[in-house]
Amino acid sequence: MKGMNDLFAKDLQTRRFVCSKAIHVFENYGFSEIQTPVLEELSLFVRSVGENTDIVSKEMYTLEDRDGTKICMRPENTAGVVRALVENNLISADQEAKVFYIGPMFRRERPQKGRLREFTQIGAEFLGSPAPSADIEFLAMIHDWLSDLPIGKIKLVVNSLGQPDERGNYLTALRAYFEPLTDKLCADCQRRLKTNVLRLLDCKNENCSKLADAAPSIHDYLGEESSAHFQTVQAGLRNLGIAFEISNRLVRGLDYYTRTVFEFIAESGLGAQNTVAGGGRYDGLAKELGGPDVPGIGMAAGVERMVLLLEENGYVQELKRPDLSLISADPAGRQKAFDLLFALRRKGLFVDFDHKERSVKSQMRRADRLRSKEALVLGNQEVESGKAVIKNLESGETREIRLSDL
RNA sequence: GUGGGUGUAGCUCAGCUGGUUAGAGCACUAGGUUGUGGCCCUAGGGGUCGAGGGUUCAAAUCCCUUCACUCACCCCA
Repeated sequence: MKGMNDLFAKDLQTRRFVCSKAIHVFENYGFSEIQTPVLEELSLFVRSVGENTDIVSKEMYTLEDRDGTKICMRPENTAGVVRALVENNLISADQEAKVFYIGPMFRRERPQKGRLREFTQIGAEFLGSPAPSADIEFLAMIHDWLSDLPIGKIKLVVNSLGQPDERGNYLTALRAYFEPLTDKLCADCQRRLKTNVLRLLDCKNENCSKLADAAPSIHDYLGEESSAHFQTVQAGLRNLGIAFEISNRLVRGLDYYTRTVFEFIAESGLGAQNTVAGGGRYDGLAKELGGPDVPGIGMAAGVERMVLLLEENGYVQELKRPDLSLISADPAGRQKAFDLLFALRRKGLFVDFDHKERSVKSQMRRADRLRSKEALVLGNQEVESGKAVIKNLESGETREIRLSDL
């Protein structure tokens, strides 16, 4: 399947490394794991992510269940997690929830570097606190996780999108600004003007970019509370020594975001898709999904992108190597080796055995290729005497042992 | 959905102004005397040259179509 990969030990080891680091940090911050279904009702995403977003309007894998319900493969997981928390009564006005998840997401896009149709996200959701300190804690958690990984320089960019009404006013102002300039905009932006004005702000076209420079800034449309919230978040980050940039052009493609939004961006190694983690506050989402009016903040990180970064930065996860290779020189030794194979494995050792009846030399080569730590050659002599020689394949040293001592 | 690039042994690629049995490095297999790896040496196995069609006396090499992979746009993790 296009954009959906088969993964092997080498890839999976690195993923496991990324995930284990995340789990460790997230749990220290008080988050606990949650898992929700890959399939959800289509309407869930229409209501939360937004009907007119690219994700919902053209990137979802949808199907009809046998009873006629429209369902889909989840394109992201915030909606599903909030739905799960609401349905299980795990959030209320005075009960907070801190959860994280790891799982596959699906979006039908053209694959490219750092973009797949089936990809894995590590995400976290923190519901129940409207306080800017929650934002700070949340950002610090992601920062701590990422800075613990050898993935090169990561830049944190933050912005505030305000409350829905504030953003609404801003969008109106933005449209009013760009509309007279329509014929000066690139074709994409002329379309964006109608569908997604915010996107106009980070168009790569030079002309558009210039025009965008003089466009109104969201920051002038934030109310007192939103503004203060944003300022407090910034001060908190500074206080923690977490470097960040403010960008009034940072836009996120999902409708549910309010106030603080952020992206952690890789400075090199990822090509065009360089956002490694992104997220923001979504104060109205729980209510929108039929739950209590509880604010929240969340984020999602792309595991495959992080794996790419680790590889670019020279990280290589070593495959597991055998503790011992059993090598046979003749039928008697072979039988003994085969017996020992299971006895030793049952003691918890990683032991290798060659099922091809080959020369000792060939078997030794295999042991070397597998990077076995030690090799033990068994034949008539050893079976009869009960003594054998174990060779350390790193140092070349040998030592004599009694077979009964194994 | 749009645009660019690439498709030759398991891997990385050379060959591509058309011409005898398609190559290299690495990997793999077996040997280098009697039961011991890594280095080195020798030999060997392995390829419908992505697929289909066309041009030609002759195509991996030219043309068309198609598929796959890849990068980028859109957008996003």
